[in-house]
Amino acid sequence: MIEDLQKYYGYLFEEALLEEIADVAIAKEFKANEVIIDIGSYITSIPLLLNGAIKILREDKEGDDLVLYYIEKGDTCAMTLSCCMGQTKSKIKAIAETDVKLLMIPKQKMSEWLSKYKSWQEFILHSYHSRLQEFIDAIDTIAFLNMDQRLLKYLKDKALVNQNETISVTHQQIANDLHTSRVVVSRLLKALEKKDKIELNRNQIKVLEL
DNA sequence: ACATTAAGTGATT
DNA sequence: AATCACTTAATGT
Repeated sequence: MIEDLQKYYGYLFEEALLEEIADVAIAKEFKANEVIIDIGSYITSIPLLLNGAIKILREDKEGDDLVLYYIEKGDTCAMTLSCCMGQTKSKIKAIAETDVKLLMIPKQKMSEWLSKYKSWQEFILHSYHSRLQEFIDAIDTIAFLNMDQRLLKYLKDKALVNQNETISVTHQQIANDLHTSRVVVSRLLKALEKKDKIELNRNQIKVLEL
């Protein structure tokens, strides 16, 4: 575990902090598509991603999902941070996009380190900043972009977090993530294929422009 | 060969 | 952009 820490966070944190993390953190692993955090659950520790990617979704009362953004290695979850501080229930759902390895930090430690380690404080602030930025992007995408642009962005994001230009999904799954219908997805994908942006196969989409 | 699941398409709202 | 109804294609048993 300490090796992984060195590898992904060694350049960010000083030795003493790395040791403390190694001391209190609980290593966890999730398989792709496992639910990591569900809506309404209380958060008592915050995650540090070691590898893999997590998708963050919002869910309506009918159980329909909408993908907001992805978290990758070296990231933490700002939503979780704010939940920890405010003692509130999670407003979002987190699902493992790929197989994921992460460390859970008890929240007491997380606030203790804020005053103890400059690097930790910077990490948390920076994380807040970039998450907020992504949040604005996500709103822009949903509010101002046409569905076809949204779809293309979704495909690109997915290809990026999976580190593979070929992604394995059905049109139905995409429709669920974007909160639209399968027929619409099929049509837009067809259109994108005609523009040579992607290649289509059953259960597979290859993104040509990354 | 048959059933099931994924994808494509025209028409309608 | 959503929904319906239907077709076609790919895949599993």
